[in-house]
Amino acid sequence: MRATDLLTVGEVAQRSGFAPSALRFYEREGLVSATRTSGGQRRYQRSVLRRLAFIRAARNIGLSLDEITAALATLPDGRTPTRADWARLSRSWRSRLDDQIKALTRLRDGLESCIGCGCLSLKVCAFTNPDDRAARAGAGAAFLPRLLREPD
Amino acid sequence: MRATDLLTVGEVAQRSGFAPSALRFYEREGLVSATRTSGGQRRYQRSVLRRLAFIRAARNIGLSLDEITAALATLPDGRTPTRADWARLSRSWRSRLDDQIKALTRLRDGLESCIGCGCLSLKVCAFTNPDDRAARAGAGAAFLPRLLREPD
DNA sequence: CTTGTAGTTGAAGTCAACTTCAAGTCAAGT
DNA sequence: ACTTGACTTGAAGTTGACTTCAACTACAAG
Repeated sequence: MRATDLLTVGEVAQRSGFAPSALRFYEREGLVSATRTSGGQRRYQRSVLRRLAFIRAARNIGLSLDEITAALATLPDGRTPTRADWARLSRSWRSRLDDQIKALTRLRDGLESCIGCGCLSLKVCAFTNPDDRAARAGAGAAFLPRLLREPD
Repeated sequence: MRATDLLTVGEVAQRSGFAPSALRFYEREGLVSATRTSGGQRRYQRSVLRRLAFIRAARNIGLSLDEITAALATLPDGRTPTRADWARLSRSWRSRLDDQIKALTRLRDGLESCIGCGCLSLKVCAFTNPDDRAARAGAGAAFLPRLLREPD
């Protein structure tokens, strides 16, 4: 029987999709907070779920925990954040995604014109030239596939 | 004065853009090889530059070193790889990039429709729902920005 | 009150892809 | 021959975001 409307770490884990160990980690890092029972166990407010939803979304977009911490710090101090607050925070993600998509598209289109020649030249090929800004932006693709492959 | 047409690790580093430490690491991992002088210093064939160009390009696309190792293993044993060999290896990258672009586009379009409501619901929002395959594919965006930001 | 599930902690481990370090050796120009 | 810069090694460190571990404690149902 639930004492109040507070949630245990297991319940939050279940409902947020984060492992309990991740929740404890986030608490150490200051991303979420919880009260404690007299015995020292964590009890979460329901609002932590939205906060965790924000964290998950931000991670999906590609923000680091540091960036997420910074974003969360701009939330109003006293009151519970409103939808408008969350919307404001996520608005900047669009251009970020646009940039990522552009970088990948550039990379793909460059690849199209490179495949035929099989050159992979260190001097001219956008895929390999280490001084080429575009190629470096393209390097953003690194690590993406690891996660893309995870679903199976 | 160069003894033969072999390259020192410093020269290869300079011309490939990889740090000497990375070249040593790649050698330990079996991605590249080198002969040695009588004194034990590495001497590289010129062809290693193309191999390294391939490695850089593959990293830019997002392949792990394990995958690159596997790809390189399909190169012909005895002879020096031709352009056609390299082109064959890089051909499969296109669909990989297509998938990445699709995943990010899906994420962005989902974001568009989410921003207005500020919901970030754990139940319905594609950005946060941990059981949503699309959201998980979207998780591929993670780490991308870290690299996108590196150019400066 | 007993039992079993769920929770607690700090420290250490994991992963990938390298980099850094310390202590020493080699190669090449003068 | 000497000097100097480039090279050698294995081991350990780095980064981010967690997970795993061992040993122990709390809570709630019956």
